[in-house]
Amino acid sequence: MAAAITISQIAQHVGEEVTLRGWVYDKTETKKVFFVMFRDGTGLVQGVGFKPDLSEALIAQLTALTQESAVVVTGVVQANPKAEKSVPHGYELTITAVEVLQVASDYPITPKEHGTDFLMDNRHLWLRSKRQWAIMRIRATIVHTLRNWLDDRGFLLVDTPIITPTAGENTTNLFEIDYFGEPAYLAQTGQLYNEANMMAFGKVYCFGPTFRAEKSKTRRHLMEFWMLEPEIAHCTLEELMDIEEQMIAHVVSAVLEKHQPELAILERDLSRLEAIKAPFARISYDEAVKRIQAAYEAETDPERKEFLKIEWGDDFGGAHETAVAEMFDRPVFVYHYPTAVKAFYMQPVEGRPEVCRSVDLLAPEGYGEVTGGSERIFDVALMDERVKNFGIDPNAYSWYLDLRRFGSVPHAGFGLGLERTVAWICGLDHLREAIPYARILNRKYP
RNA sequence: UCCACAGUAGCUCAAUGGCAGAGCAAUCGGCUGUUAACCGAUGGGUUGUAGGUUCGAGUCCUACCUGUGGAGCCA
Repeated sequence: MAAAITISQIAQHVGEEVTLRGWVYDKTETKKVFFVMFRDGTGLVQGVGFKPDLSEALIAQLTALTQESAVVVTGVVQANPKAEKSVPHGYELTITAVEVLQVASDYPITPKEHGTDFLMDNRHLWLRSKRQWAIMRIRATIVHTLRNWLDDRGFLLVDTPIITPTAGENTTNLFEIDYFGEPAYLAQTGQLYNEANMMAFGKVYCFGPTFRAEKSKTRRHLMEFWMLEPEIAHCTLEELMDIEEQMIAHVVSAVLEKHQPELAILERDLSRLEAIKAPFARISYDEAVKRIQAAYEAETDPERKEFLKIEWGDDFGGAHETAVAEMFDRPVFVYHYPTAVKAFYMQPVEGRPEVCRSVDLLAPEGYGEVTGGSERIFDVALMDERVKNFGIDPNAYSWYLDLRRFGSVPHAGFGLGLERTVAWICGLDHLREAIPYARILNRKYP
């Protein structure tokens, strides 16, 4: 019995007989030759069976193979530069034996094109496709790299709850659940708990799913998305931007280093990723509005011009974000947004309370806001006033206000939307491909 | 919630108000170190649902359902 290996290890076994355990990805049969593309989750390799060399039994087994049949295949590894579709490239397998575990019949996803609705209905099978395989592997590396980067710099992972008694940010976007007869809500953010954890551990982060019941139908929204949220004691907005740009530049370079085959499958423009180096540009909201207004004046298409219309004090729409991001070849920070459009806990700018110490990071190529963060209000009197002015029930937030009563310190933090980061780095045109099972408006199957 | 577009074979799509079609997939045969292979044959339909107009509706009208793209909102 030949040694069982994974396709990812195939380069170390040229000339050897090996066994692979996987599935049939595609098959072409001719009079004399079988070409069977095998996948095993770690890669793809073309198996070749030259009929004059094969036993009748093996010919019968190979003939019976269909797309997605489960197989254990044994063969001799060959280096062949023509094997371009194999991942890694340039290897194929001369088949010597096949054990068929299960023959799949009528697999719905064919090598031809399909529509979005059909693919989403078959998401559990679509994940086996090469493109989805590439995305999920890059997503895993992004998560791994982000967490390692924080762990290596003294951040402690402290988990925050998903079932919460109150809103984190916007009360209209909550998923309400029945908690033994009492209303409870799925978390929109871990941030408020993060602040409690920060006061206990100094530098913390949480990473988990968050939920927004937004009736949004755009390529940039999910009902359930994963968010990484660091929170740091004694951190200024400028230091927060330093952290973000270092972390994100590091993640992009890690993906470039580890995932050339996946990026090739996705046909990602590598030059756009190679440009992502710290430092990133930093412009104020005031300047961003001026730049957008200039873009508005210059725009000749009346439809696009309408979307670019903006006045000081407005929050950015998708077109505004894209317009600003297009002015830079790497992500751009926009800081000091109007206090009125941001959350209640953001620290006002000294001497200019109409703007706050907030910062969003806009990704290039129209991918929009990938992080949002701020310095938090740490003065108890100001926080009390804000809570009152925002119509928030102080009893519900009593524990949060405690954080300003007992050893309050200046601090800052941000949230990074994982799927937007994945979509940007992979060059996806919709967030639904950036998460294994997307929860989008009116869809929760499978 | 609003705007636009769409729904026909397993999939992707055609069809001036006048016989329900093609490619792919499936099945069978041929051919070829193939790469979304190629060639031939066969099977495959309650045209999203309900109503209406008409001699006649996939096509026109009304309502509803579902999906896609976008807006608002947001990461």
